[in-house]
Amino acid sequence: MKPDTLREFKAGIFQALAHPTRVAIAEVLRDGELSAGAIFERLGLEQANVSQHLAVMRAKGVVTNRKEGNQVFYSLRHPMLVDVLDTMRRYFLQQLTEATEMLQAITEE
Amino acid sequence: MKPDTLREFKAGIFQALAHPTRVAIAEVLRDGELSAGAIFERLGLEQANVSQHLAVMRAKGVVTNRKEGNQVFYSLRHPMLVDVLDTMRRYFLQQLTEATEMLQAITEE
DNA sequence: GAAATATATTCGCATTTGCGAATATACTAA
DNA sequence: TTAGTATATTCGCAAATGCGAATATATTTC
Repeated sequence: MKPDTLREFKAGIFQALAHPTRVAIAEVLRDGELSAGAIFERLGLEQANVSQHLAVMRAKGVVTNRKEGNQVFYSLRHPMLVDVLDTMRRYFLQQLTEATEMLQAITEE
Repeated sequence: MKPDTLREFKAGIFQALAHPTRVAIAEVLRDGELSAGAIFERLGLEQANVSQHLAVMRAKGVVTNRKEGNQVFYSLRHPMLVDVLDTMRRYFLQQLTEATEMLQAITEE
């Protein structure tokens, strides 16, 4: 295996998620597949815009799509991404809590 | 908390790692801080190039830097990133293994 | 086949990114 | 104070990205 292969895989995934809208798409897909329409309705964004972001995610391989009749259903290809997002959420909230407590301790003096 | 705050936090971190070189920098820092010079030597890249990537990571807050005399030492600000990278590595290798086994099963028929 | 629906692609344009080359800044040593 | 070393910033430029508007492509329904 070329030494950079794994790094490129990781960087590709990070790039696929390197935009708030695409993070939002990934989060909305965490519990299973959704149609493109359902996604952009939930996010309240332009249809074309969401479709472009989905194209980026497709290109990087982080989502799969399945065509059914009139519509296209998307889902996360790598379930581990749910874990990654959760890890980040927990960490973020923990940092927030610590910061809040520290602030409280200081202002209570 | 504004509902998008967490998403922007996540997207910012992903963006900070959305390049193979920056993933490489993060990996090289997983066991502790290193000077800028040590980083670009290990990676075998241009000094200016690494410095620019470090600037991106600094701007997104994924690394901290400490100045000591002549040099600047960098470290990961969020230890959870090590977990994230490990999760991705395990997943990648597992996928590889499965693909290999499937290929083997097919060619053995 | 014509209208309607769901999704994707293209276009024009402004912004951002990445690179190497060159230059700047800060610290150390002589 | 002059060199040398370590790191950062700027420059010029090509490529990539993000957006809304417009257009295209399937698919369904009538």
